Amino acid sequence: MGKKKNLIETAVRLFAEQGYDGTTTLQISREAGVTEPLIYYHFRGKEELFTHILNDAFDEYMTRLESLPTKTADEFTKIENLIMASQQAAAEMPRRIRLVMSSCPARIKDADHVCSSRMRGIFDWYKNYLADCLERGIASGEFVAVPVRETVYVLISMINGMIRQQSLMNGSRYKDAKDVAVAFCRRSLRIS
Amino acid sequence: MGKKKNLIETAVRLFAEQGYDGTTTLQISREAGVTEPLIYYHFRGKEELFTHILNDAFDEYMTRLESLPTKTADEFTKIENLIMASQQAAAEMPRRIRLVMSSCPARIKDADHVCSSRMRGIFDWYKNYLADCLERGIASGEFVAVPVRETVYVLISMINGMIRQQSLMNGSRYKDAKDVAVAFCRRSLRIS
Amino acid sequence: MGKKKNLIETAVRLFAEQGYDGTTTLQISREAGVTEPLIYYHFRGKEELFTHILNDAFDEYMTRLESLPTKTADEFTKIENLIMASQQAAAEMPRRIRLVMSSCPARIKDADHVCSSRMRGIFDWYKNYLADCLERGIASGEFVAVPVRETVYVLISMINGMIRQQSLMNGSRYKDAKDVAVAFCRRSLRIS
Amino acid sequence: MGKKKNLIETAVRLFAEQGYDGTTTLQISREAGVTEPLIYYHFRGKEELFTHILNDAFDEYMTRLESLPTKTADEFTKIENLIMASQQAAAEMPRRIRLVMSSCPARIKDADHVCSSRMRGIFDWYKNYLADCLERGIASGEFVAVPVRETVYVLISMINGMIRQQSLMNGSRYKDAKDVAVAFCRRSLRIS
DNA sequence: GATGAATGAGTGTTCATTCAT
DNA sequence: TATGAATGAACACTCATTCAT
Repeated sequence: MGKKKNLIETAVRLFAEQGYDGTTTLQISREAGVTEPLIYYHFRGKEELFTHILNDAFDEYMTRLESLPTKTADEFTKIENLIMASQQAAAEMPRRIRLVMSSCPARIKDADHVCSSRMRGIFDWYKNYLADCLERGIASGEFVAVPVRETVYVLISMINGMIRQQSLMNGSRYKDAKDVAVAFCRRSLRIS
Repeated sequence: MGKKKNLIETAVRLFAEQGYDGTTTLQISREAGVTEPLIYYHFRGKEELFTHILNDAFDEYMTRLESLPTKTADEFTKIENLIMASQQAAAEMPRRIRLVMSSCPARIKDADHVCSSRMRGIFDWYKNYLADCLERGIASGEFVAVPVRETVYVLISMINGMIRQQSLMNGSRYKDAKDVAVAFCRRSLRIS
Repeated sequence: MGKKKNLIETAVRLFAEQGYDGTTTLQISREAGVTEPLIYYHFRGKEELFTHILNDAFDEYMTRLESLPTKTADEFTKIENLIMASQQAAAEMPRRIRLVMSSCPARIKDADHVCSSRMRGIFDWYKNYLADCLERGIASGEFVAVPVRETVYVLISMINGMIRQQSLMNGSRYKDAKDVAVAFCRRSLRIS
Repeated sequence: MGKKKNLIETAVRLFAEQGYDGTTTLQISREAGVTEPLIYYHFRGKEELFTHILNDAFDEYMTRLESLPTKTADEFTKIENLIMASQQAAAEMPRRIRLVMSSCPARIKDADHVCSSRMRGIFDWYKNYLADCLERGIASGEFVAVPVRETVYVLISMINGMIRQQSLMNGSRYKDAKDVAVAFCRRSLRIS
């Protein structure tokens, strides 16, 4: 019957709509058409169900990042790819991204929480990826000589800010935003 | 004795550190050195105490935005001012900004909540301010001809993303980030 | 300004409408246009305010009973007078009677409460009054030979039941009820 | 183990002894030997537990009324049956009757409450039953020509008043009262 | 796998009452 | 007389979790 799957999907929906604290185990079980104790048969408790979902979302997002091509015509294409990929993720897995965006901010004070550790993982990946791009691009004369560390920070803020905007505010109205963002960055970074 | 003030300041701290649901009225009152019912003497309940604090934070942020100069040497200076002001706010009222950044995402599904209405107010202000800058700058030949609506969206995402980064991740390590962000935008927007 | 009187009158109204437990001291004070502590200046507390009102109501009712004529043409007239007087009281002091009728039942388990003691007082008066009537009436041949104790009990139940009906259900629609009740008793008690 | 039954019986006893507001959910659960949340597992809350009990009591009382014989030797027998049945109910289900008698008066201002609607149901039944008796009895020459509507009102007041007297005051001392009441009515209504 | 019944540990809230002025 | 501020003592209710079956 796939009751476990049902349980998870219902939980994703409710957590995304109402937040962790705003969702009760009773509500999840009822809307999933099962009884409460079943949650405790499949998971250690509410929190584990939650982190299971989060890990799933982080896994998929990370997979998307890691499948970005490492060989490209030039360095800016990599940055363009990253912007496009992140926006595409926000469009294709909206509930899970929304869940992360609305639930994690309140949890990052706890450095051991899934939200913190996985977020850090993504940010570190971002940093390496972008720092590498910028350094190579500057060295090759493709980019202007920007301070790498801070520019990486600004780019991450922008990418993250756009995901946030799209998943929390209904940013889907701005369909061309990602192309405009790419062009915005290109003008700023590329020489000539 | 200022017990009310004490109550509010304690609540700001605890809500910012632990979130709304993670903070109990008992804890607030104890740490403020008063009894629980005093909360209910001054406010209608926990939620009203919370929204009082949020309104306060939004008021101060809005005041900062509205005190930005309307007459400047050129249009880009306005954009620069906005970036600097938002980063300065995040640095000068860190707990209140952190509170908004971590508590509001879970509440914007409720269109009538303080988080939603005040956030909308700020975004509208941003939009008008930035659209005006860009239109004038493009008209005067100061800026390249970017699509206004989308570029505004990208700029807001960036500004918001940076505030978020600074208040939730400890972005304070990147002291020069705001100057780098300004330079990033200037290169992208200004002609020659 | 008569704030005390105001307080009492407001309390009568609210207690009658909402019951003792359903009425808060805050509500009484607000609707009376004063502040809560004033209640404690004039009365020892909420309960004393309540018993003050009850005592007042019992006093007035008792006064009405005691002013019934002791010399009448015959014994039945006394019974008639009692029925008429009780119904008239229910009509003329409706809120206070209603208050007693709705608040006292829950309190008679406490034998020391005003409700119990004053009620007992009234019942004893009823018993003496009616037993006297019946004994004399039977002795003189005016009444049939009914068992006095039980008939007194039945008469009290009827009188009380009619007051209750009138003050709780809207028995005021039955304007002729008291005359019918009198006739009902007359046919039952009087000879020929 | 019948914990639910235990809960209900304990609640009946406590509500009858102390009233609704004077009884706490904690007290009910403790005296029933269960924990407080069990109340909320079986009922939506304290009020629903209360109305459940009231409905039960009204159901049983109504059942007793409806099982009265419709065919009798004469019309007065029906009246006699009603008086006897009501007094018997008060004797056989004393706690539930007492609960209704002491709790409902404070609730009839709320026309939608169980107390109001069920009380109305019983009164309507009384009215039909008694009006029918009287009309037939008058038509057949069994009864004197009394005004039906008002006499019904008087009879209901008497029956109700006697139940009240018996359940709130300790009217059980007057064992022959019901026979005396029947005789009282017979003398008043029957011809010759 | 799955559930009906039950619970321990809080949670926000209320309210009569008091105190300093 | 009168009040603004404050509190002690509860109270109904919730929720994640467990246990027997």
